[in-house]
Amino acid sequence: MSEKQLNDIISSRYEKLNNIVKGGNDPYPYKFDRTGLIDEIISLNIGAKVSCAGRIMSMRKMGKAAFIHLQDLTGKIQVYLKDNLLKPNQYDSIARNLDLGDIVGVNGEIFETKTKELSIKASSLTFLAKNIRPLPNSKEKDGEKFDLFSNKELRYRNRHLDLITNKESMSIFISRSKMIKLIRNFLDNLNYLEVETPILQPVYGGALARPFETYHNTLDRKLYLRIATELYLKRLIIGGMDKVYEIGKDFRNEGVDRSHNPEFTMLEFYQSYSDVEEMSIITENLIKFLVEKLSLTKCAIDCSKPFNRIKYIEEIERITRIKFDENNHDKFMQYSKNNSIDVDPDVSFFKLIDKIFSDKIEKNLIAPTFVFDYPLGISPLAKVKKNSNGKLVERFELFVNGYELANSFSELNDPADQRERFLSQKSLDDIESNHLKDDEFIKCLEAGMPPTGGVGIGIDRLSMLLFNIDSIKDVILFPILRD
RNA sequence: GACCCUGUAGCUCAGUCGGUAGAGCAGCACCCUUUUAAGGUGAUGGUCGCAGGUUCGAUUCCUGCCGGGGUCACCA
Repeated sequence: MSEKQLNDIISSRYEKLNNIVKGGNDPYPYKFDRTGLIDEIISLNIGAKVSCAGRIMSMRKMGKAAFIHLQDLTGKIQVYLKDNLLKPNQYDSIARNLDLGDIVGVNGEIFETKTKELSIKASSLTFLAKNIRPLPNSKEKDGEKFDLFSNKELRYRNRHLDLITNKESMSIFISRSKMIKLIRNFLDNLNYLEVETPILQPVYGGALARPFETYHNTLDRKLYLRIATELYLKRLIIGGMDKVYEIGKDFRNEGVDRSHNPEFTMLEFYQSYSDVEEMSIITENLIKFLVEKLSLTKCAIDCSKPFNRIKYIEEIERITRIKFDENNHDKFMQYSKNNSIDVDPDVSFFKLIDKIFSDKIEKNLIAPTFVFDYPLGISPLAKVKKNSNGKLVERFELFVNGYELANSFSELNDPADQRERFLSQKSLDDIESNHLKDDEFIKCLEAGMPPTGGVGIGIDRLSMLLFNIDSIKDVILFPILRD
């Protein structure tokens, strides 16, 4: 295999490392003082004394001189290494033994080359770390890239290499980090308290999904990885925390595709004495705040107008021209057939409606749109809407580009009602339902929960929309892959 | 879970209508004190994802498996 050749490269690089040591240099020094990051250094005037460090991304050796480009998080800068300008022996012992991918520090002075490229004329070169295993090629000229490291599998499996070579990839994750900071800013300014609730849970709940199971040896007990933070956050509302949020991982033991990773990041926030209407305003403000502050180039969320607001049942009736009534199950079935919507023949009424909704309506919600007033049957944690004969709940989902981005309720706080909903939900469908008998949560509700509005936003989906990325794997640093 | 596409050098790719493979870059040796996809000279580098089958002969055709991408299903 190629291993032989790769091994040749590796051993040759160990040899160079050895040469560097023989020249009296520490192969892995402990510290290097920089005067700034590269973008700061580039903004300085010619003649300024600087020191900077980074990874060697290109190198042109010419006997007793060499040009290299150093890269750090903020950019690239060219460095001119010349034998008689460096400290004695640095050129022969270090520069001659450098490879692409090595990490070095330089001290020197800002100058301009013949071709007017701002560069550092190095007066000292410090070796900092060896690239033993070669990096993918990355050459560019005038912004055009050659030999891109573009193999998705290799990029996901070697994210460090992806980040080094693909600037776009790095910038997505920088933006994601900024986005999460901004979310915290936004909620903190509204006096929200950030909290952490258990990931290992004896009973899972707050969503309908298959969980991951695990086991605690000492407690001799089965535990589940949470599928949502919802129920614990509500306990904190009951406890008087007033406004709480959590940003953290949820885990769902389901399929993997372009928009699903088994572990994903959720934001949930809950506000006492509030309801779904107010939460929709906060949500809209949050999204607009993020879009404004992130100065995005490719954002897929159109924030130029107020978000649309429509009603679930009205849309279903408008599209199908069938009255929303369980007695019309057959008519809706017929509608599905006529519109080649693929459903199980013995599907439940609510699943059928939801399928129609998702196929005929959701997919066309491109501009940000709040959908309000969901049927009770698919919303076991939401409060019943007044004057709806107990058929609707106070809930919205926010759709953008056909994606569900947020989900929100006026939280059900009547423990007796909640108990009944859990029980009827259980019989509604075949899903393993042991998680639904969350008696502890009911007991908590019995302590009294104020009226409360809650919202959940998938952080990965939000990233995809904000940065206009079409695969969840490109917004998660280490997405799940097979062995 | 189903279907479609895909897997050739470290990276990006070509190619063989079945006769064990090529390029650029990277790497190696030498030359080169302002280069920038640096340049020059020379020598390298591959069990063509894995396992079977058909065949005189397979990287190429067939089957299965594994990895990746995509469509769908699943997913409140």
